[in-house]
Amino acid sequence: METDSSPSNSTIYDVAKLAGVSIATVSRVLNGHSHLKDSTRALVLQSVKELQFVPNNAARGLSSGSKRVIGLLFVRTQSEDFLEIVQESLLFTDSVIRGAERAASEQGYSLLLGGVESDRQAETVDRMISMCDGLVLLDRTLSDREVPVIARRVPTVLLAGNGRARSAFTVRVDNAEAMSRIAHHLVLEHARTRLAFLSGFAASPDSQARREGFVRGALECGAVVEDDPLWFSDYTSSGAVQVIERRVATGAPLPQAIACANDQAAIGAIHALKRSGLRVPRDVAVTGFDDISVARHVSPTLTTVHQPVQQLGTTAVQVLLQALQSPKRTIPLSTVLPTTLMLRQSCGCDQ
Amino acid sequence: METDSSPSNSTIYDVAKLAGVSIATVSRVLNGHSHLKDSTRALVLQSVKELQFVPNNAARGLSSGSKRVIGLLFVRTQSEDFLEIVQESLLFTDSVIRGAERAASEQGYSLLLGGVESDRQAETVDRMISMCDGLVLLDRTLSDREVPVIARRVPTVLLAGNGRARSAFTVRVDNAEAMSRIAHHLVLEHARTRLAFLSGFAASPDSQARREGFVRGALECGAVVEDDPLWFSDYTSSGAVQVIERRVATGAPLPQAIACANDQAAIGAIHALKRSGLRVPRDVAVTGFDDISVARHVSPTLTTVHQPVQQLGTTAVQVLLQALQSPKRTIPLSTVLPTTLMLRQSCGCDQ
DNA sequence: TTGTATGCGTTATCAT
DNA sequence: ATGATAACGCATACAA
Repeated sequence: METDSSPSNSTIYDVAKLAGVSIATVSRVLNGHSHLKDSTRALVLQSVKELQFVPNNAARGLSSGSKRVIGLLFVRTQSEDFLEIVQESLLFTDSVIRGAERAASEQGYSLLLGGVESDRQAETVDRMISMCDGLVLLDRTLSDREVPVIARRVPTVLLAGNGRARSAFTVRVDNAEAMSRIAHHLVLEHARTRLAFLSGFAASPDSQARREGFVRGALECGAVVEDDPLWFSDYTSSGAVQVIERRVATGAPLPQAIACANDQAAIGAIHALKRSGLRVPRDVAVTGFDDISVARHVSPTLTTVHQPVQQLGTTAVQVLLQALQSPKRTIPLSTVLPTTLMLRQSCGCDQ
Repeated sequence: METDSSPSNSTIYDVAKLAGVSIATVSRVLNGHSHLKDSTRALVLQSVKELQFVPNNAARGLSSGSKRVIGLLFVRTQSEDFLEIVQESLLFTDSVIRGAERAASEQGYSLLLGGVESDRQAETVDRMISMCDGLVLLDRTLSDREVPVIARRVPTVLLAGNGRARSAFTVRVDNAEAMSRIAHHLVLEHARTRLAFLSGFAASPDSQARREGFVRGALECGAVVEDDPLWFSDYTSSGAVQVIERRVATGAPLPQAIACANDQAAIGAIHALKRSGLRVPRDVAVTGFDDISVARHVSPTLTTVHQPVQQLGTTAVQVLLQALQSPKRTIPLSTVLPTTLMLRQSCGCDQ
């Protein structure tokens, strides 16, 4: 049922006819085969240009088995964030997308986007699988149980996580190590010994690794980290506000420093602390993770961990394409990219 | 049992065999046809689940003519984020991408990304055409001459064009109307009657429309707008600084308000005015356009025009899908989205 | 209600 | 060096 009212493109048959050769020859020219007479090649290319011929990618994929598309699955949030400032900032996912698109394009691949909403997860995942040669999964897109199932069906790279997954390739930064450095800094440079870690989703491998590293670093310096379910949140600014409000309401003295699982949460936390009449960093130091672009514009400027976000996307795609193109070669299961500690005002530095 | 390590997915034939029906029946079940016995439908669905069957989208596209993919073409800058301008243009594009992806997903379509670099433009465009049912072109991705050529080959929506293109659908905001409102505000609320408009590139349709709207709005209120080539600049902060410096050097009394073609220019203008010992907004009010994220962080906070960026992406896709799904129905060639006046300190509000 | 057979536009395997 | 022709996996017109 072709409602083909408008731009019906020409096919390889049209080109062949115009050039007076067979479709096989046209195909060979298009795919850069050798053993072709220069004159016929020129003839074919001339016809291609004349007809504005572009190969039908669906047919190509069907025939060759390679669609030259890689898919990026990310979490699409349903609700808007109440802090416009965060909403408008260049977010993690956006940068990853940019990096991934660039890397894919460099190899002649295209990037297909798949925003996952919880209630239509299966539908989106299936659609992506059917359209892509391989997938990149951002953190929290799929549950730990589902990842192996997907990875068995299509080559998969996990972006983020702790690197322990054995079912798929992983590209990540060393979350734990970075947070350990933050803990050391807060204790040794700013003499904060009563600490807290504001977690992202409890199920997020990134958040888990960050928490684990922070706690370990703190203990190494003889500091303590509050251990209360209250500190588990959801990566959002509003979630962080709630945590702080509830914590303040307990009446107990606040920790001297709060490390947050990401920048959004940190910004929310600072907001809530200020509203409670507390000074940041004087009364409570706050740190983030990601180094989103607004981190240096908020007041106080945010001490955080810079991730090479675009490069995460780029690397994920490169790993995936390697796995796709040379399935036999052994590729490291886990790739770790370096982070940079950005010391700004919110920890007490750079006043 | 046997573990199929290589992701070779099953086909409609496998499902048919397992269910004991023909592939036509399987296809019908998958595509929600009626006139199917409930028992057979159940049988097929059971087999689908058992085999984890996902239809091959390439085959589907080949057969049906619809790939259920729409493409988004945008300018991919070569250099990374060392220029603020680049950074902000990233934000715009990213938000559009988000909006577009959401709208596509809601209709069961996927969004394919195509970052265009000047030196490989044709390659990228051809790839996108071959893979997509329709395209969304961001402003400045392709030259005015090329757009009609593309639009003739595949349904196309122009995002943020000037609205005059007759070759493709256009989705944009009403620049002129927004600037007219700014003029009204400056005159009626802040009693500024001697005004100026700091233009972007003289050739920019956006800038032209904004200037035209501002002048019209001012005249409607009995105010005057300085008419001097001096006020034509280039959208940049440094360009705006130069304009202000030259204007101050003339010795003539400055206008009471300066509306700028975009936020970057406004920020530069404020900077230069302050350096000349003038107070903003007290001596000279300044306004911008775009509402970039730093607009609310500069001092004074910047009065400007907010564009619904995500919605631009959403709407572009919706228009495209309508054109795709009902080619016969007449669809407005141009869709205009509303802007919001963001009244902050630089015009004299919100002190 | 269901099955059979054909076509979609390529690539790739044979031939020649 | 080039030409026939068979897949590729699905949707659908036509039969039954």
